[in-house]
Amino acid sequence: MGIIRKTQSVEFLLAEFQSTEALSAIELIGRLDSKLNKTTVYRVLDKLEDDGVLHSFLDNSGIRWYAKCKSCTKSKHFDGHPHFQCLSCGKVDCLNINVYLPEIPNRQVTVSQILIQGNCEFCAN
Amino acid sequence: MGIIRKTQSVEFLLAEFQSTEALSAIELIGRLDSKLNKTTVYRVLDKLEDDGVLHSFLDNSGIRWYAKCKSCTKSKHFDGHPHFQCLSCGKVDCLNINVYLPEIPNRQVTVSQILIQGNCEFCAN
DNA sequence: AATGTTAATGCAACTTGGTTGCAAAAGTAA
DNA sequence: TTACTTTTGCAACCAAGTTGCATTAACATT
Repeated sequence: MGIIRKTQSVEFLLAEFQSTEALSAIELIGRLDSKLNKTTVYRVLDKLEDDGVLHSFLDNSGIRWYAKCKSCTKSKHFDGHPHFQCLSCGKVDCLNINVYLPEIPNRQVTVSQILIQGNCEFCAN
Repeated sequence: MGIIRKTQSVEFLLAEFQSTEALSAIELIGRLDSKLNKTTVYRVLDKLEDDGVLHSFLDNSGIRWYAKCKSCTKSKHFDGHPHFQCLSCGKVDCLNINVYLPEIPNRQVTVSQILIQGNCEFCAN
């Protein structure tokens, strides 16, 4: 069950996703503190994900990140791309590359989550 | 700072990792409920990870899993292999395969976490 | 524009996985 | 056996996320 009404909350949230950078639920709750309740933030993020507008994933410390989907629809979520997290500045974004997963004997693969961590271009050393 | 004393807690915990199956912290706390306090479980798991005896990773719902390391040492954690979670029965284990990650422009890669989800051999349909 | 319906929201209270501080217990070296 | 230090259990805490419910706001219909 996705979005069915164009509410202010939806607009406030979508406005935060102008760039391709991923944002954590926590970050969004902080940014929108004066405008939206945290429950609403979680609920709207959920619905936007159902609708294929955003996709979400976890980083290595267990917090959830959201990013704009490029080619997802309600029925088919295409979020097989890897995500990159800079261990220095903390920023997370989507990588526009394909990772080839080998066949795995005896198992049917449905989804894969790939999180790559390291230093981003601004934090190289 | 890893294990420096061979305590009962360490032995109880290691006894659970006979197979290569991964176990969640939650599962272990449940299994060892009569023997160990949950704080102790978390602390010993932590230390065993520091020592390169276990490695840990998160599944897609944010809970942490632990599995025995094959070739890790205190100094170098080799846990670059992918993990497989059966979406039907919930079991998680380590995959003994290599995933080739392409070069990513402008970024230094340190670690990668790959979680593959689908159906295991017993839950194929 | 006013109205009725139902989805969306805010709030407070709760759940869950995990952490912390501290006194008591258990390992270990001598 | 003693002395020292790590490890443990307990209770209290923390943070991310969820739930129930009364109120508010979209929006289709009139």
